[in-house]
Amino acid sequence: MSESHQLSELQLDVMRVLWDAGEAKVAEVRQALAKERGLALTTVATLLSRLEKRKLVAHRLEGRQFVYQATVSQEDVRVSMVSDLAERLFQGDLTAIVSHLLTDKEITKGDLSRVKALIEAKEEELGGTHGVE
Amino acid sequence: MSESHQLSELQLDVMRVLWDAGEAKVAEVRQALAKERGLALTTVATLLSRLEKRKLVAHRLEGRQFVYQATVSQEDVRVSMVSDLAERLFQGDLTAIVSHLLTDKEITKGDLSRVKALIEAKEEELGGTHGVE
DNA sequence: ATTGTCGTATTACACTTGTAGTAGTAGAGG
DNA sequence: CCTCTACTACTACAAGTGTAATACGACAAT
Repeated sequence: MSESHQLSELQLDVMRVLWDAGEAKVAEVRQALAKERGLALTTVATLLSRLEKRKLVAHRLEGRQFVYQATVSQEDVRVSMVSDLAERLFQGDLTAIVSHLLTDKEITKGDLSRVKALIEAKEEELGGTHGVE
Repeated sequence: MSESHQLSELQLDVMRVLWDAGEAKVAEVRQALAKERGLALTTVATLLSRLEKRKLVAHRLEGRQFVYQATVSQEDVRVSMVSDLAERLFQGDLTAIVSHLLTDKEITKGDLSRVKALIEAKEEELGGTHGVE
């Protein structure tokens, strides 16, 4: 499965382009990042090949251009990184994390009720059957 | 206040020793990490001085030994790192994160109710009144 | 005073990341 | 065929990190 994917900000930005677009040529990735980062084409190419070395993306040939595609889902990466941070920072104590998220950012009541809904859903999911912990 | 402290696993381990102990000599830090990591004393010293260069710890002299102490709280670092990750990975969408935390790890009902309590507290803190909207 | 010993300071080295220049090569145009 | 052009491949380099050896200085013991 998803081992432990730790990606840097920049790497995530690149991945996000691929996740959003499905696939993209080097120039397209660069284009997509252009708003936030003015990177040279070769830089983007380097980034992509490094990601490829890590098996996070793959490419196929189209003419002489590489068309890249993510080989891990955003989900996988999120799960990896969140649980990794949780472990690192809170030794897995999820209430601590949530508590942080709640105190830290400016949250709307809407957010809160949505989160609460999530929790209640989960509670039911857990509560119904017992025996399996 | 807390700018943006991004610490690696190892760095966090070191910091944690200081947070837990209040302060500690190099050898003590090493000792504390010994269970998980067999690091050379000089390695630990290097780590600490690097952290000091980043202003995350400071030391005073006791005899000829350095007694280190964290200069940032665990709180600060947690807030920094959590919100940083939230931004990086979810563009700040906190419900997405919580949803992840909930689906990802094995959670007990106890956890859930604790989290729910947190949320309710926060709701009250925000709304004052309830409001079914 | 001389010498170990203990502890810090300095130096080192491999790897990863951010960033990009230059070299090489295959197809387009003439 | 020969030359641009458009790409990719290779090389580069500074920071930061993980890890540690070695050098150097102060103090205890003789």
